[in-house]
Amino acid sequence: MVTRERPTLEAVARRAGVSRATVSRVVNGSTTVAVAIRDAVNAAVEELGYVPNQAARSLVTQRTESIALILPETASRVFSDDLFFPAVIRGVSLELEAADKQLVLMMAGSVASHDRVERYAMAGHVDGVMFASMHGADPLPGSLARIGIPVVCSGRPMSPPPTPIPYVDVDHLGGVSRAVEFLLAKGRRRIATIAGPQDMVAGVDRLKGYRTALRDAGLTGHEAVGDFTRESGVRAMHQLLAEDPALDAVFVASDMMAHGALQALRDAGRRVPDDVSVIGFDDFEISRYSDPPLTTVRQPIVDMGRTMARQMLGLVTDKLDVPQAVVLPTELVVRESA
Amino acid sequence: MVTRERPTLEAVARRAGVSRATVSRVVNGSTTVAVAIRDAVNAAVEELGYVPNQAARSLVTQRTESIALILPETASRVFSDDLFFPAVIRGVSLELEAADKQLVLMMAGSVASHDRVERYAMAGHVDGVMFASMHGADPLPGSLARIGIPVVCSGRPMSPPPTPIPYVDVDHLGGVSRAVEFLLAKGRRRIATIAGPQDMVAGVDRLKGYRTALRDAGLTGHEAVGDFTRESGVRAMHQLLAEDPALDAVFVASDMMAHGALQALRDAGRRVPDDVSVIGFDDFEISRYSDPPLTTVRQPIVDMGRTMARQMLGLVTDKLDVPQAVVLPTELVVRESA
DNA sequence: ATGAAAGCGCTAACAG
DNA sequence: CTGTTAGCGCTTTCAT
Repeated sequence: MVTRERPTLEAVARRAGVSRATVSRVVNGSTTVAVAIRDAVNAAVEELGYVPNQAARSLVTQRTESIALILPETASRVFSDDLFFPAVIRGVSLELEAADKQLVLMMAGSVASHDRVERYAMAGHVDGVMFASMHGADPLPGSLARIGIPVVCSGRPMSPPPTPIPYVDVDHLGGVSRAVEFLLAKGRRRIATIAGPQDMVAGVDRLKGYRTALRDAGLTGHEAVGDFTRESGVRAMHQLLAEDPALDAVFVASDMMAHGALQALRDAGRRVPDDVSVIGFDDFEISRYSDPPLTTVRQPIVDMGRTMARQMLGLVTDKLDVPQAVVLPTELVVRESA
Repeated sequence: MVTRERPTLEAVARRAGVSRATVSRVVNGSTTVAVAIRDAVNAAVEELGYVPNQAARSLVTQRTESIALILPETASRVFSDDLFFPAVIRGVSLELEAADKQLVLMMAGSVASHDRVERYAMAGHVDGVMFASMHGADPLPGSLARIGIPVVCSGRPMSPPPTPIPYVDVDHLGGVSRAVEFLLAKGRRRIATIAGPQDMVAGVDRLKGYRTALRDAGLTGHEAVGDFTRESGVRAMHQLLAEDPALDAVFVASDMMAHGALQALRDAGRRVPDDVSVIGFDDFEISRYSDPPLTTVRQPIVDMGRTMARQMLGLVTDKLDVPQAVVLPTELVVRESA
């Protein structure tokens, strides 16, 4: 590795015949520098190909201009065919890009990587940390917040940490109840559900919404639990069909699981929506192309990412008006599957 | 932002009643420290919750323990329904995780972000830089390599930079020729192609392979160019149908475009594969579930990521046996669409 | 085996 | 408006 000597501030200063401080001012865009000197410095910077050393700068400014997004999932999961993560990342990315902050994406699906990520954040590698797809009562957001690192979450934390953390979430309950009501209006009465993982707020809330809606209608239904993946949707659907072969509708807590359910129903010889109505939750692009196209509850995932990033930018710039909780609306999108 | 005082090496040293140097040795796992002292230091570290300041450490070691993956694409593109990027990232991630290096993912789809990424790398924020999905003759890999930053590319650089850069690629030509030969063996004679973007090696090589295979068979065919997206596949297929309504096969340079082509053929009332055979390139998971399931050339994208990461790890650890060029095999996967 | 001391490259008072 | 001067927190010779 031939790490050629990179020019320092000192070198530029000598070349331009000024002090280091002056070069620093020019490089950082101070306006209180004489034009002639500024031009001379810029020329020297150009000639030497000078780029400030970030470590040295961070050491004194205590800032890195970069922000981490931590996903407590394996890379295989984050970068699978599940379109939830890409959407969050896209939203975050859009805002951070606009603010000229560097996004540092970190997967923390294993205990080892979880630790590594913790050390990374604690070491001051980033100015703030955003979390998405949190499981259970992860102590990390709380501990980072406690030691003074700005933290924001996408998805309401399951157990509110002692240090309150700003978050953004969507209206799970409203979306689910609209979905179930739609099924009821269609005359469906044997409505089952495939719930999401019960260590995640999105899984818990959507199941709660389903139960409430059914109870309000004086009905009960069968429940199966998945983990938001397509495969778990297949399994859960088979289970539900075994428990109640006469079911006529199923509310599925994610589009990926719903696609699995469609496949399982097809395998079982059921027609959708003639025999069984299916409603998902997400509204991914591909849900328009499934067979049949999926009726689903749309949640604004990209907006969640954007909102979370905006909250973070507010925190790191000491804005005082950072909303502690933002809840975005959901909406039923009707297609052929229900 | 309540940045609570983080303990420094100094604080730990005082607490343990030793010098900073000794604490540094313990923290960095030096073996030449008396057991009693080591335990005392570790206790102090624990009590104070000490975590080394990365900026200070990097300033002296000149290393950051993190590696960048630069994708010269917009975040919207990287995190869309295209499964190429996730697969590369997954591969890279697996290797870096094992080596306990931090992955820094950077999108550089705009001129502004391209500049930002360049400054970021030059500022010594990372120990090395990996590129994937390169367009045209991007000067960035070359300039980074020239100033001594380890660089590796996924996909052979279009114009070999003066500083040779290790890369990994797949056998585009072999894959394409097998695809075309398969179509010929099926009796297809009016074989068109939807090529990839001609500013990318993957686009150019696959088109070249198609032309060669057709010429060898004494045939000619219609060509349309897309940009690897589904939408461009739809458009290109419509164009090809207009140019040659009697075409009986189409080799498509990516699975996403092939899915678009399937859709366009369906819209045009053509049956696949009865009227028109379709072959894609990638072999994404979803291609097994398309209608009909897609015959395609499988390329080992995850392996490309892994290989590239291994090359990088070799470079940053000064291994001398880093292969300059690795070419991975491709394979025809036959399903119902051809 | 441990400590003292010298920076790594930069920014930010503070003078002038 | 510009230069001088102190460090930021850490690693690493060099002595001891």
